[in-house]
Amino acid sequence: MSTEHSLLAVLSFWPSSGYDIKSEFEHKAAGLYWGMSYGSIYPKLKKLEEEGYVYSMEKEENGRNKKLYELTEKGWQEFEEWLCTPPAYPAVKDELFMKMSTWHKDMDTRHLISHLEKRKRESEDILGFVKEWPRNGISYVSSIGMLTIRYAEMRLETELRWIDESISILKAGELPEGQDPTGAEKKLLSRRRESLGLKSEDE
Amino acid sequence: MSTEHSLLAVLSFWPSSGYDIKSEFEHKAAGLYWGMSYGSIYPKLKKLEEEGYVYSMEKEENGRNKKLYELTEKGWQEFEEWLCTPPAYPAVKDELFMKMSTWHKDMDTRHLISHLEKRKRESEDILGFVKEWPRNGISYVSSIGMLTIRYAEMRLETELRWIDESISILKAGELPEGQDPTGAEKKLLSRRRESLGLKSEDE
DNA sequence: CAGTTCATGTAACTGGTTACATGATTCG
DNA sequence: CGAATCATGTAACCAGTTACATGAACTG
Repeated sequence: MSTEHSLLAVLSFWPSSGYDIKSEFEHKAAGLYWGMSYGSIYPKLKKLEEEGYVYSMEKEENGRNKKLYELTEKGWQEFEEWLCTPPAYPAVKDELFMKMSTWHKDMDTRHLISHLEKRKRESEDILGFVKEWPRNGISYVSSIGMLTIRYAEMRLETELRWIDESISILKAGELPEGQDPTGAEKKLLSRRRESLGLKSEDE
Repeated sequence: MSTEHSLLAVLSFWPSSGYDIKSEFEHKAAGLYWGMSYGSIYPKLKKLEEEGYVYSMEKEENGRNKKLYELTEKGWQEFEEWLCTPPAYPAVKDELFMKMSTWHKDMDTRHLISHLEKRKRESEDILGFVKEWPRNGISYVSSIGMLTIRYAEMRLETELRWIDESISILKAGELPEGQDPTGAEKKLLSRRRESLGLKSEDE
């Protein structure tokens, strides 16, 4: 359900076309916490119109014909009701952390380090954008919107600090001590070695 | 594809049943960055077995019959190749931020504040678990796994700091200035008022 | 005038969840 | 002895993406 709602949310700023909405999600604020493809957007807009949450109008905008969607009264009401319902806790799916937390002791950490370096570059990019964007003199950002941008900044800065920390720990080989009350690690490593036909320590 | 891989990842620690894996994702480390339901787990395990990445064995464990899955050589190889491929940047979908960034100026912020308070409680819970878990004397956490836990800690602490900050800003009504070069906000607010049939400022 | 961007859409596919079915065992 | 938990599985459903189809306008 909340995909439809996030469409209403985008439309609450100003009437937009499907194409506009996609680009909104691509390089704007909304994109930081949500995303959607054309294959979702157009059918959903159609559905929302049939159900009376939005209406559409053809409009010429700099020589191009666009189909703009605008909220109806019902649409505004639905949108604001949605705003007032408690949001679900986000389900995080991050392959980097999934991989990192299963990186076993005698695996080569060079690849892991390069994953971290890649993430660092990507997050720096986004951070750059996030810092500049509310001051670019073009985009509309509400006062409350500024708070969410502030969060994105803090989150990314924290992540980057952690990445740097982790890279240097990995490079120096000064890993913290884990927890292994049952001696699981020894078994794990030998299961791996046996399966892969390795002798002693891995290269 | 990477759902299958995260199954291999879980199995890399020790042979497990479908049920074990589910609970692993529910209250353990893996659950912080990934999740999966029975309806995925069992069919995938079956498929992975057919393709030769894992094999299964019936085993009695404290009076209960379990079907444990274990990695084959092919399974280990596939798992470690996957570990070495660069992870995709995570797509964040967080309803709280989606809602917050579309919260318009003349909407009542009481609900928003209660959303933030709810998120605070939830994140505090998780933080408590994250802090205690690598010292609970039960679970296995590798040295590198400790780093990812450290990240979860830092992220949650940052989030909580931001939440407190934001709640007090909202309560005091001392919102930062936004950016509105084209006067979009005035139009937005009047579009809303007209649609909803409101007169002047909202209650 | 060829290639890119703007613009709208659909159909096939994928990847997952929800709900259901089933049964053994343990706990209060 | 009834409820909860352990344990495995399937079928129906749903929500999304990818790839495709199409065409106008603008750009070099």
